[in-house]
Amino acid sequence: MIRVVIYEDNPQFREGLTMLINGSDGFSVLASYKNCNNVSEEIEKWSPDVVLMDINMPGTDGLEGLKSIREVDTEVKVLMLTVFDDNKNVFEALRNGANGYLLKKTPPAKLLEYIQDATLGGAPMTSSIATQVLKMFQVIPQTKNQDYCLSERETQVLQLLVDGYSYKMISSELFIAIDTVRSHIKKIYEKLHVNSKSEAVAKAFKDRLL
Amino acid sequence: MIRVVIYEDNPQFREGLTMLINGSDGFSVLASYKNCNNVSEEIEKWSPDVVLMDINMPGTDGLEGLKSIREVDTEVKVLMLTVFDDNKNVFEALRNGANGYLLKKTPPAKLLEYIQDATLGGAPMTSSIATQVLKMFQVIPQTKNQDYCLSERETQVLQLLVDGYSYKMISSELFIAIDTVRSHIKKIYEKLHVNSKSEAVAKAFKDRLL
DNA sequence: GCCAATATAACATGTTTATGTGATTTTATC
DNA sequence: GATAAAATCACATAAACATGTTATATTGGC
Repeated sequence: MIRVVIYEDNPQFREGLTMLINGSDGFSVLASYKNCNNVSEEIEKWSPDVVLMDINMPGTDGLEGLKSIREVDTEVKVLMLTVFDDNKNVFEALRNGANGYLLKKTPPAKLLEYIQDATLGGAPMTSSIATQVLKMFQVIPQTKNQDYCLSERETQVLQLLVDGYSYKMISSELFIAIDTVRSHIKKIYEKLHVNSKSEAVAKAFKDRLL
Repeated sequence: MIRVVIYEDNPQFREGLTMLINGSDGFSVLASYKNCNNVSEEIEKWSPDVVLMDINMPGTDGLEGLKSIREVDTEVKVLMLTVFDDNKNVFEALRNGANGYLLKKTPPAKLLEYIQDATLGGAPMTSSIATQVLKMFQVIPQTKNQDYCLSERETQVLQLLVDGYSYKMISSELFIAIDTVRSHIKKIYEKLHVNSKSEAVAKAFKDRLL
């Protein structure tokens, strides 16, 4: 028996969900609430297998609710429900440990399938959400391996610069003269096309050189 | 009619896929190859709707193949096939514009459904893959909004430091005296607990202050 | 053996930064 | 209307940095 708790402010939709789930073999609704104001206590009280969580609710919204749940229970599967796939919310929800993300227009049969999927360790999401998620990945770090051909020693020195070392500190760290440090750094600047320590540091971060 | 090209080194599996797809209404296999060595030309020749791409292949592997495809065709839907869900490969594939990621053990009926889903703009992935993807999100940037309470002006100055401006350049950029720039920067250092320009820049990147 | 790249080092000079101390004006808050 | 925080500016000094030039030893590749 999969035990479900529902958070949804719209009474019609809440009732509809409850009837659907209670009317299906192997599913049961423990409780349903119209907001997340006391979500922590409620989750601890019921210990459900799955939570259906609407994103847009008055008072404490679904995202806040999710965070509160994760503070008291990292095991319960939380499926976010939303009317449309708002990029920002999707990202925030997934980052905060949502187990799935569904559009409200998901057909009843699919919804039950998704709930079951979640209890089995899956990450159900409607196809439009999955597409969003993929797009986020493509924006992420382009590993632009612009190779500036830094030598091993130069990379080492740059690393120390990034870590906030002064020339003097680098020289004693690497057991070389401070003038040698200068030489290396001059070369590094040439290769990176910069002419100050902080620019080099910035470039190291931007281009993920280390 | 959904037109498919297959890349798969195992002859049995390749034949099996071909027969499955050709034997289904609305699907047809244009060609199948055992490696990605000439993937660019082949994709340009056939212009398929969907590519099924095995990850592990001798010679040019599926990830390289994917990259090559994306250089000549950004529209074709590419579904990656793999025996098991290797975290690193999943990430790399999605980052390089894969449209979905399926385990080879996906049942035939599901596979056809997924192919169709891809052509409709969906991002089909088996549930175990989706779980992986979600886990990646949870590792990502904790938006650790460690608030150092920088004032508006201080943030502005820090931004310019990060952009490689010298004190002199900042003063003329903001129409203030260089001594004022000093004052701001001194305050910034106090708030960030650093005592050099490059440390401030590094911290700005690390803590995503800008 | 020669060449190019790298790692090492010294010396000189001017610029930029870091730090301290102090002061005035504006703005927001109680 | 007192208070606190922020923004502005000045002067001074020492430390750190940027740049140029030059030189030697080592290493790997042709």
